[in-house]
Order: sequence, then C-alpha cells, then structure tokens
Amino acid sequence: MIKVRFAPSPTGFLHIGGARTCLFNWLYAKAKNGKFILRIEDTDIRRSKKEFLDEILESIKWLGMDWDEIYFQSQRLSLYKEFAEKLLRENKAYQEENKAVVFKVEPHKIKIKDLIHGEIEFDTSVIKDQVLIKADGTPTYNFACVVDDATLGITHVIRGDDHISNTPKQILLYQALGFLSPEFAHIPLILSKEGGRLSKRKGATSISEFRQMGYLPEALVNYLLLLSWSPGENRELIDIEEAINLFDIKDVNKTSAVFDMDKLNWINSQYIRKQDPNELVDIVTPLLIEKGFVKRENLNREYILNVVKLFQNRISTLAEFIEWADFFFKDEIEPEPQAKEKFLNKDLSKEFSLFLNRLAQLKEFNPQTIEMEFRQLVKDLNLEARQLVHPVRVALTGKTVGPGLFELIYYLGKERTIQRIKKWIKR
RNA sequence: GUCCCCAUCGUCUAGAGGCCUAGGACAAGGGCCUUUCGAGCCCUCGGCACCGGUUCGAAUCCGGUUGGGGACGCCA
Repeated sequence: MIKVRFAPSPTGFLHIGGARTCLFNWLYAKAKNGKFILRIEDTDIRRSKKEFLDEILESIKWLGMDWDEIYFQSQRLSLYKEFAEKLLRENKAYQEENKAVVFKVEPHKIKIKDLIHGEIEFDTSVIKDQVLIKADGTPTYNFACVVDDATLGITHVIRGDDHISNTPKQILLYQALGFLSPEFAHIPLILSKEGGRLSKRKGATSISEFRQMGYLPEALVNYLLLLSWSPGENRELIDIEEAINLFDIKDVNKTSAVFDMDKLNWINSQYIRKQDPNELVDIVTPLLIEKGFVKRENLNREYILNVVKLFQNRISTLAEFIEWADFFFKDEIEPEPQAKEKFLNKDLSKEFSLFLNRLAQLKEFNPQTIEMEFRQLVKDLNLEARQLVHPVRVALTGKTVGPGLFELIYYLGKERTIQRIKKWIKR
C-alpha cells in the first residue's frame, strides 16, 4: 500500500509552498487509496513553537485535508540514537569529541530515480561527511528523515525541489542502514513574481493570512492544484473530488511556477459566486464584527444575507466585500474625493428634494416601485437616468460603483436613504 | 566557487516527431450592454530563449550557449 507523508517543522506558519506539498501528498494518497501521514519535525527545540504547530494543523484542516497518523520526531529521539549507534558499531560513522556522530561519506556515483524528473546523477565525492547526531543529542534533518521514512514504511517521498540535493545523502544512509529506498518525487518550487522564493517580503504567504483575507479554502486548493499540474481539457475550475480521480504524481511538471495573485483572485471570485450565500454570511460575519460594522450580541443575519447577495457576483475576496459594502454598515458615510468631485460637484438640491418627496410618498417600498418612481421623476425633469443615478449613488454609498441602485436603496431602507440624500440639499 | 534542477504568450498551462500558420485561463487593451462598475458578453494583443545537430519532417529527440531557480549548516 502507498504511504506518503508531509513533514512540516513547527518553526513558522504553514505557507503556500508547504501547503501545496501537503496537498500533493494528500492527493496522491487519496488517489491511490493509500495512507497520508503527518510528521512533525520538531527536533530544533529552540525554534519549534506550539503556536506554529497549532497553526499548521489548523491550516491543513481548513484546506480540507486530514491525516491517518501523526508522529513527532521529538518523541522518537531514542530511535535515532539506536540507529546512530548501529552505524558507529559498524564503523560507518565516527564520534567527535563533543559527542556528535558523523557519517562517513564514501565516494560513489548515485543515480536517483525521480518520478517527476527521471534519473538524476550525483557524485558523492563532493559531499562532506554528514553529522547524524548533534552534540546536544538531537538528530540532524537528513538522519531523522531517513530513519523515520524507513521505519514508518513511507513508500513515496513527495517533497519540494529544494530537497533534490539532500537525496543522495539520504540514499547513502538508506544503504548504510540496510533499508530499501522509497520512491522520490520532487515537485517544483513556487516562486514569487519578483523571482526567487516566495517570502513575507513578497506578499502574503501563510495560509492563515489568506484565510483572513477572505479566500475560500476550496478556491485556494483549486489554485494550488493548477500550479505545476493540470487536469487537462483546458479546465481551470476543478473540485477536490474530481482532482483525486485525475491526479497522478507522474503528471506533475518539472517547471517552477510563479504565484499569481490575479489568477487566485479570479478563481476565488468563481467560488464565491457558487457558494451558498448563507455560508458566506458565516464567513463574513466575523470580519464585520472585527471591523466594528456589526455587534456580536446584536446580529441581523437576514440583513447581512441580503447585502451579501447584492455583492456576491461582483467581488473576488471577502475582504473586498467589507471594503465595498461598508456603507451598508456605517451610520455616516464620507464620499470618496474623486466620486464627490465627479458627481456631486454641482447643486442638485431641487432634484434630490423631488426624489425624496416621491420616495416618502411611496405606498409600497421595494426595488420595482423605487425604480418606477425614479424613472418617472427623471422623465418629468427631462433628464437622462444616468444624470441622476450617479449623484444619488455617490450620496448613498460614497462610491461610483456598486450594486444596482434600486436594490441598494431598498436594502438601505427609506430612512437612511432620505437622511443621506438630505445632506446634499441646500436650503 | 562547486554540485544539481529547469526553460511554450507578462503569469499559470495544453502539447509526449507530422493533428501546431501552437490551444485554453488570468492579466492587459478595445468594443458592446446597462442605472454605475472593478460585474456580464464579444474581440484583440502576445509565446515554443538562442545556436548547432538527428530526421523527409521538431515546440516535441540530442549537444552546447544563455537565462532563471535550488543546494552546499551540529536549520529543516
């Protein structure tokens, strides 16, 4: 049976690159009906933090992945020592004065069979002797990795390209320990637009940040899937179940991919449109609370739902929703300078007054009646609809763009509409 | 510096010798629609890095050049 693993170290948040490695491992396990193992590489005691571990696990779950088993290297220290002692006894390693155990690297030509890259050749004579156990008794990465992958029965090691040069060192260890090597698959790295690795400096990279910015996990997963892999048939949108059916690690391509926020945004917008608006309310409500737009103890779910529906087809992130729909939640609005300059630069007191009068007299207040009344007024004033639509929109929302004006007025309510327009009537 | 990986539109990709005067998506530009638009619809722009081979035929195979990336820790 196929057994794969994702091995994060809790010295930082789960970032885009790690998430994709995790995803490809998980996907491969699902596709092949195998097992997916999580191994926490927490041997660097100084840098490993509980908060990072929690964040990593939470992010993996948020993305929709689960694991069959979880191991902590910090709990397997005696195992590594055992194997180090074995190598010492067999004279394949030696000990330094400071107790560190060092592996003797013999000159060999090593051929790696990589599922993605094909054959890669190394000459180990350029590799120095490798520390196995540090002076403080903890194992080094390569050693712990090999001991764990071998004893845990990992059949396929799927990891980032940056580990290619670790592979010959590890193969030497498999051989010295008498283990069979697993299959290797090195997936390409995700680069930033500026070139080089993705980093904090070059934009948001942690999964939790994307979560906070209002990306949907399904959308993020879909985007990650499209980096170095393709479902074929010119498809861009694919859900995880379908991906499981189509995915094979052999189809992952060798070229590194540049992370493109624009495309992520587009995919996210597609998922927002498909999403049940009620679920969007669940996601957006905490953001509204955080912003102080609504109060936790006094939630009007119905109202939020209506506003969400108004924006669902025109936003690409939920953070954008907060930004664009703010006027539905604020008492006072201040028009954007450019909007004011463009549409409220002349006196419209007469037109506004007439509009308010007619609004006030409406027997039934709904988008249809509002529109009818509005169009009648425009006709009576001998104006183009747009000549009044824009100023009213800016007065009500502060913005030049947004949902349809009449729906917007309806959900804003008669009171607030009148109050906001009145501000622009001079007497 | 040494070793390794990679190379199709700006970006993500389809393409496994003739189906390719290279297809799709995002972005960009233009147009249409409309009460606005950053929404929708339509159109356009734009690429096989370069040089040599192999072959009747190469984006696809081989070699080199250039460019990009990664690794060389008692970090993982």
